[in-house]
Amino acid sequence: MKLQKTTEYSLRILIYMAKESEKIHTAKSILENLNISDKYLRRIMTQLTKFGFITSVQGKEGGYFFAKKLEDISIADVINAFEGLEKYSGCVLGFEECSDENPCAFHYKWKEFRSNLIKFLKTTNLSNIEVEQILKF
Amino acid sequence: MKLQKTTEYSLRILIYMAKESEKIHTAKSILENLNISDKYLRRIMTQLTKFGFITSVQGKEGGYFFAKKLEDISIADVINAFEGLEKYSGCVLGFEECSDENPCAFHYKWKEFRSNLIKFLKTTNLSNIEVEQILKF
DNA sequence: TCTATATGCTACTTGTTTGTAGTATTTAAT
DNA sequence: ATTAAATACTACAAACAAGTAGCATATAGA
Repeated sequence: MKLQKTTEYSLRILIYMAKESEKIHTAKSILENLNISDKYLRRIMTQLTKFGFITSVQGKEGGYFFAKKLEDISIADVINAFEGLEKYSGCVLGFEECSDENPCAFHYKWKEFRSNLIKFLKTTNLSNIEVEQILKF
Repeated sequence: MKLQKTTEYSLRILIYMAKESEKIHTAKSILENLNISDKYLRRIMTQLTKFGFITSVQGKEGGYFFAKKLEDISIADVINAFEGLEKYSGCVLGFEECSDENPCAFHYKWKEFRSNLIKFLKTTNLSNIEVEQILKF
């Protein structure tokens, strides 16, 4: 499992926001806590808005707040929006077409493991993280 | 799980060679079966040689043959040589330091899952693939 | 209406991975 | 020795991800 930096940052941002999920968060307050550069963070925020995870409010007193319930934002949802989940659930050897009918050498072993991976990504969401574990950003 | 193309190709090449593991394989014969360009394939072959998976024989009648027993070449070994296994066994959120003492929000959930991932990668090797499953390259 | 404080958009730069091209080296066989 | 058939090396090009810079837009409040 190795996500793109942008996806990693997106998850960190959402987790940070989830700590005070009712509050409106500004880009400024987020980048002071997470170590992400101003412009890079802003681009990610805009993408998170377009993907429907958060809502943005422009102008003074503006910022971002959740557009969905925390339990409706899983790791899989975020990965899927930024990279596409298929990227991680596809064939280990990278074959376009790899199925029971036309398997690669690792297909059957991987298939079994993969269902656990997908389950992990889909069931781990912003609501079932332990608050006391949210220590670092 | 999403490996780099070079790692995917390396695994495909090794699996292809493992079909006739005693034979000496030329780059030419490999690229005729796998869809990899001549120069790219040759670079990968040289790397596989340097990493000690195969031995190269230069000159006429030359080629490549296994330098190790098939059971001693696991997916994890190949990933580790080309990309470093830590890349995939590290923190999901990409934190440098992430441990029981200093966990990220997903640490405990991921930790449990990760041990299965590592086990899968370490136990799946070139000897325990079913020959009849080697259909595609 | 003006200003301060927010987010949004477009273009550029840098770094890494992927893929290509050309040339050099090695060696069995004649 | 020469040739043919193989691998090795170095440099470059293209594609993509990561990161930066500057200007545009929106809006609450004085």
